[in-house]
Amino acid sequence: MDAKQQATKPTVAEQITQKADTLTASERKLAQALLGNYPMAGLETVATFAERCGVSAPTVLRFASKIGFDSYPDMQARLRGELEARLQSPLTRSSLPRSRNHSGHPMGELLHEMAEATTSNIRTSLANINPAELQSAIELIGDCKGSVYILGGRFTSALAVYAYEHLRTMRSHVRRVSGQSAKWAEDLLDIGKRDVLLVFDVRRYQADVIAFAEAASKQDAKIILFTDQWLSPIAQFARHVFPVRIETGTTWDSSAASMVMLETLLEGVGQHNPEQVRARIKHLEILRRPPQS
Amino acid sequence: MDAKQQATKPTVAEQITQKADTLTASERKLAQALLGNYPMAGLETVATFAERCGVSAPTVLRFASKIGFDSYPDMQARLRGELEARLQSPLTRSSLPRSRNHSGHPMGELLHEMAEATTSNIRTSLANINPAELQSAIELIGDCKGSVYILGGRFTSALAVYAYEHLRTMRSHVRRVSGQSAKWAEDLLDIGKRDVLLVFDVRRYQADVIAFAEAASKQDAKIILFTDQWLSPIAQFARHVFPVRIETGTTWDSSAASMVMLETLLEGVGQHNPEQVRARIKHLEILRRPPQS
DNA sequence: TCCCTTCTGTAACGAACGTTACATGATTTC
DNA sequence: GAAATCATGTAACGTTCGTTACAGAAGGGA
Repeated sequence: MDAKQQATKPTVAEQITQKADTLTASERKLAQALLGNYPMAGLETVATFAERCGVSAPTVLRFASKIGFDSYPDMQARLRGELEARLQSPLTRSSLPRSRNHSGHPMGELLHEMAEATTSNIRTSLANINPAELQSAIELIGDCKGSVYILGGRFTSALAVYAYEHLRTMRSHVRRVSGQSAKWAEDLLDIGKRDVLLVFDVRRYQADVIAFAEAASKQDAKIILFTDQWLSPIAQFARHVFPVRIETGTTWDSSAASMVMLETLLEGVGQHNPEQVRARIKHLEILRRPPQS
Repeated sequence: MDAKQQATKPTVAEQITQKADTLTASERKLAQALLGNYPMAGLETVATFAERCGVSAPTVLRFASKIGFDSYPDMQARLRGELEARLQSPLTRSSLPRSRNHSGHPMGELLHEMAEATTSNIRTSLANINPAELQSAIELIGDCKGSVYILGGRFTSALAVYAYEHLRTMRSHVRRVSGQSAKWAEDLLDIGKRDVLLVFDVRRYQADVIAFAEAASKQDAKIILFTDQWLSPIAQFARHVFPVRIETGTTWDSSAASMVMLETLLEGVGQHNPEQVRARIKHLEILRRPPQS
């Protein structure tokens, strides 16, 4: 899996194995307990872990230190990271009858894996969204008397574009914050407490996007955030947060689940003011009709 | 309501779902974050969890209390227990705290319908893609010595943006045909037989997009088309066609399946020239690093 | 607009934590 | 068998944690 990360950061288990020879009797007890109930045992407190193994707290600390950690919480952080990674991987395990024409061909494998990974992401993500939360966000956008600003990062700008094109058909005063981030300040000028900021930010969270959201928040704009499960820092300022799964086990993250979540929100906004939306679309089609042809 | 003790303890996720209606805005943020990154988010300290969600520590405690725990460590203990149980029996994945009770709430229905409709679209679409066709398209993009032009319609321009941002990290000479369609002619000038046009066009097929594709075809550009199951007219000129399902039974069509198909293609291109892509990304990161920091 | 209710953050408290210095006990070595 | 070395536990320290009381802010209804 993450071969490159393992090269730089060995797992805690590997570090234990590596230093196994230098461990004392008590420390070996700790090592065995941790490896036997890996990694949960290491996530307990020092006192609990010590008592469970029948040693004293300092022995636990010396153990953590000996296998290469600056502190016990340091080791716990690493264990948590490994655990998190491990919890997300099993999505490749789900098995469904494979399409006949896929078997054998390497691209068939890829197609199948992508289909499984993304559908799993979508199911999991949407199942964990609180309907009431969605409802509130829909009302926020649907009833907002001010403007709706839309902003995305490097890869999520596609979602911003998508949201913009759809929302524009449903209501007026929809603006997309685009172009170079240096010019975003101009958009910030007009943002106030009657406005809504719909922002997309997934991992490798972009500093300029975060800064914009923070500034908008300080100007009392209501923020709706689409992010990944690890939450962009924007979550701190956001009124509504929609975390979705983005991992597929491939080189790049997937925006598919985010897009479905977005489409769900958009559909909800449409249903919230059906007659207004219908009238607006009708009007738009008249305008779009060429004057003469 | 909790008069009697249940035989099996409900999971924390279930307890949250149960009390979802009574949660305040801030508490819902916490609930979203916890369910989105379950259960790791709840194993952090109160302060960390609070900060990540942009609320105060007492709010976290009130949340834990409201969903039925005596204390925050009490909730953590339960989360740890669930996690441990899940880790010990990786085969029985039934213990996943998913399957939230969306029924009853109208937005829950919507979430469920969207998840089902889109996942069905994705499965069906990708299962019907010919692996050999995908392989050819990957090689066409990966080995193309000329330029790759990317074009989308009104709603599919988001996919074009997405494809552009990704392809740009993988190879040089990637261009997006954007802006007003009247100005597209300038791009057409340069298109030749060594070039590839990646075009997105779904129903309500756009006349200007079709015209561009046809012109490019006449200039011997190779065309890769992403369209819906009813096929855009561009299919006539296209060398490779990837039809995907877009219907969800709602007001608007979905681009989710198209996006997954696109991501699959992109992943394939990346795997086709792994070392070149890796070198390019590395170079890009060096360039992106600020000159002084 | 005002009032009332509800929600939320600030500040302070005690408890538990990780950590350290030091003493005790065990083991080895001459 | 005594001394030296190593391993381990005890006790105390400062820090951080979870928790609580209270005051201010936000929101809703008349």
